[in-house]
Amino acid sequence: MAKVTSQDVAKLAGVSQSAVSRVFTPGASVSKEMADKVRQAADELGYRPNILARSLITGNSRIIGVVVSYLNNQFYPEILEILSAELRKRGYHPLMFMASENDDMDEVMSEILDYQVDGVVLLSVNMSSALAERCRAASIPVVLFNRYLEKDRFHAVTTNNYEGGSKVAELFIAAGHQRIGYIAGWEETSTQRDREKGFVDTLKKAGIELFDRQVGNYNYEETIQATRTMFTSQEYPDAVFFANDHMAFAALGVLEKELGLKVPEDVSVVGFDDVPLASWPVFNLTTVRQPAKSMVAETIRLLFDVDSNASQPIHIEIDGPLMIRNSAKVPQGYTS
Amino acid sequence: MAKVTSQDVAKLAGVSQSAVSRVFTPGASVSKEMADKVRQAADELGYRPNILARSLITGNSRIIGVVVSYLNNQFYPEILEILSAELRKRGYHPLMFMASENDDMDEVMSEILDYQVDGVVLLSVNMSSALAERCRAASIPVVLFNRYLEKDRFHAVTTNNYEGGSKVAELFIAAGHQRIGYIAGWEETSTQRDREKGFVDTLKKAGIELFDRQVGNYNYEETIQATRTMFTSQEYPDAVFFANDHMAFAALGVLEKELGLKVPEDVSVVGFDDVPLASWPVFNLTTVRQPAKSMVAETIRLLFDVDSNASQPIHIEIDGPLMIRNSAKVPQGYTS
DNA sequence: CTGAAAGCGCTAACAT
DNA sequence: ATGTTAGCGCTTTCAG
Repeated sequence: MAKVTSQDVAKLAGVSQSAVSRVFTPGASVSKEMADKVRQAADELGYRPNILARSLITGNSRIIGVVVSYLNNQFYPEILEILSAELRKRGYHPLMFMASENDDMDEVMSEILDYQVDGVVLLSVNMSSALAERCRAASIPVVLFNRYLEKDRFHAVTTNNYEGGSKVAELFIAAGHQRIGYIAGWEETSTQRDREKGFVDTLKKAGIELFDRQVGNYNYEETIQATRTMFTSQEYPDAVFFANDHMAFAALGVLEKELGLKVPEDVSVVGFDDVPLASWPVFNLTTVRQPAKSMVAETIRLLFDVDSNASQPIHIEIDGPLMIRNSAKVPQGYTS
Repeated sequence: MAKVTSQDVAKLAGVSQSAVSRVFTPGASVSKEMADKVRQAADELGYRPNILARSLITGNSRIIGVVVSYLNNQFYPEILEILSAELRKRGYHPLMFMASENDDMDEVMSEILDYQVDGVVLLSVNMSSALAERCRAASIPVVLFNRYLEKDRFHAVTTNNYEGGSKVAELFIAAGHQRIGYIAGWEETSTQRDREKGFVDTLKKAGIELFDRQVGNYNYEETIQATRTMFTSQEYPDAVFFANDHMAFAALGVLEKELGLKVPEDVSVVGFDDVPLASWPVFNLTTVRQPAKSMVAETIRLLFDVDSNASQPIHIEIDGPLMIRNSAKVPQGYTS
């Protein structure tokens, strides 16, 4: 009834406790007989090694700290789901830390380190350089997911956001849009900055200036406001790029239900992320896809397959295709 | 640079190692001087107790295993968010286990137990009685969230689903609907069964039989099909209750965009959960609210404040109010 | 290949 | 109130 330890198994199998340990340690040298004997005893008692005790010696907790800010934006649950599954395949599991923006990241990081995690993934969370140091000191690999800090020493995985923004601009240009608006995400984030820059740069090359710009802060309520502001003046845009899908969804409600505009006839709407919702018939949102699976795969690689001490921080940028649906006018014969 | 232990702190502070331990153990007897001296040394070195080592002795890992199946349905991320935050307040953190339906729950549970978790929360996941035993043997509290197993020995927290279904029926009846349909969730779940029973029973009392019933299995694609089937015949319902919001959203796309029906003029649609999406203007879904915060609060209570050995399994049922929006006809002067 | 012994970092009696 | 001591359950030398 109480917890069964390797000691118990050893006794039952009539071997030493260290023999039991070896049987459960991949790559230790044990005879087949021994292995069989021990395994049988273990099964009988329902023995499984205590990961926590093991971690004390090996230094591997098989825990990965995952810091998440919001789960409202469907992109994060999606990533969380893939990440968890992928970690599990490798015998690891994510320990979750919800950290809102006003949370002290220093404190959060301390809590994480208390668990002796083998790695940290920051899902759309920013972090200071001071914290970078602490992690490197503990030689714990850290991967920024969907964020990128210029001067800092973290690995990072992002979509090629600049390129993505650029693709949206090209679509608008090809469709002949003239009054082009942009709804910005949270200004502190690299995703926001890169997407906007790619977008605006490409418009400029075609001689087009942004017609209007508002800030939605990646946030539902603020986006509602921003959209109202943008579409409340006499002349409003005929095409708007939203820095993520979440904001585009919010706006779609305002545009169609509140202001009675037709999408894409009156205004083209494009988002970024391609969360599952985007392909739902109600939205059918044209958007730049963030390739979740590849992004997670790269994250895992940075976590496990890169010697953190030796190498420079690596920034992986993955190309995201434009998913053409029907929230934006499609130019004749347009592809990619 | 290496990990700093209580030993290091002891040396620096010129005290015994156990003194350091006491300072970091709430409720141990230490003089103020001692505490100050140790705290200072600890801060200087950046010392924090190793939770895992501590767990070996105390038997508390401060880890709660959380099993999740899908994160598609927005209800789960929402719960996860609240649960994580609430656990964190108490110094606990959720270790995530994604388990799809075809995953072997036995294996998943083993993995969880390997981490010596202090409790388990099953988010909309079913579990066998055999597993119940293993947990009780290890005296680990288990809480089923949004599920309820008749004969089993788990604590459970649910909304009063029967009552919820009943409220929807009352709304439809009061609105004068005659051809009433139901789209069922996954038949193996208590939520599906209870919601349907409450709904159907109440209709019956008013002398109304279900006009049509299809199965959406709580799943987007199947619901699309189920909805098409239901609305493809000559005569179709003028009101449909979907066993959860997720399915209602899927159907809304089919109804409005594909079949050109007007909601609620042609057909009233009601869901269950009241996920954040439900109140978005695009959906504006009338639905039964699952009071996420109270449900989590009760979960926490069952996890920590109930002596698991002593007591019988407790099933907490929380009332969920009907949120009247405009996807369903509202009878004159209707409230609650 | 196997067993004995040491010890990971910590808490909890047990003395003093 | 503090230090000494004995483990928690495990891995890993080290002998043999």
